[in-house]
Amino acid sequence: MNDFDKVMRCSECGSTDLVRDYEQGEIVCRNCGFVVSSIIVDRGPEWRAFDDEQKEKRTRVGAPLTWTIHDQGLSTIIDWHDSDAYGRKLSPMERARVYRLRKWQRRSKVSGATERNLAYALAELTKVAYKLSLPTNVLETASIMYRQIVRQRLIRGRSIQGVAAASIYMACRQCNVIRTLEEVSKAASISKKEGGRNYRFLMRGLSAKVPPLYPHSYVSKFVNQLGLSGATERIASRILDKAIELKLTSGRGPAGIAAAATYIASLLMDERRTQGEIAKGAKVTEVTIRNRYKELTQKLNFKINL
DNA sequence: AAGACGAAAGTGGTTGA
DNA sequence: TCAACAACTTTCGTCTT
Repeated sequence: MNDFDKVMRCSECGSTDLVRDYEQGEIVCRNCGFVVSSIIVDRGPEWRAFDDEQKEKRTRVGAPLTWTIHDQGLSTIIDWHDSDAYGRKLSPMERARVYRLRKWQRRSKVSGATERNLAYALAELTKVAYKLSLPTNVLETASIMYRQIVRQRLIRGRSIQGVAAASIYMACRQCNVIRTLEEVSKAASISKKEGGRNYRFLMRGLSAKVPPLYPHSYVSKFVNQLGLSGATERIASRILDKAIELKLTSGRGPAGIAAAATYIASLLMDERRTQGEIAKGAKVTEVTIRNRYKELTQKLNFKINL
């Protein structure tokens, strides 16, 4: 427990019983299911201390290290005020000196095409991640990937936006955060087609192993979107387990199956949502949900008593 | 009147020759 | 490179609540 946890309160019901859903990057009220905040900021240090001695050693001044800034956030920035730390005006000689320092800082920080490119690209990544309300671990992953891509000279000719979008999408999949290629592409203001092209290219180039998406992550996303209870989520998850067991998932879009499982769970738990509502959030059509729903109820011989 | 259901035709992406 | 193919969408009419 740190200060951050203590201060947070559900803006809907006032409860302090909040739970962090790191996977979706949201803070959710356990009492009423309201999504209090969709962006989790980790204010803690990146290290852990197990006793006082270690703490003494590891404590230092400065922000935690991050891969999302081109020099990993290590730099001290000389600001543009011509005054000292007490707000006093600088003498002309000092001003000239500070001016020179600033100039050299600018030059040393972002020097050369690759560095400048990297700085720009990482800013782009941050922007896209922010638009999609992604948790920081995804952004970090994407940043590391982007560095790899640069190192292996895979960008040549490709737009920064395109590569940035592809990195974000790959990072999402590795961290099991559900964002469609379309969503990511839109946030990076490129077409879905270009996003896909870049993604496929980078997959080959990095020979990256991206695990197939498990439908379970979709379920938690839908449950949050629709304000369903945790019990419903568990039921939907169980349905999915069965479906996977019976090989009903192969070849089908995971979103459709997850949506159908969510739909069934909502019926079973008396938290009925219309097919349309779920379809909208899942970005599939009602027809697809109906087809999956039919398969699932048949093969699992569910008895839905209403 | 809204939601659920299903048939039929159309679309974009993958696969295999 | 092209055609076949499965999954999914769109559209629309009908049934149910």
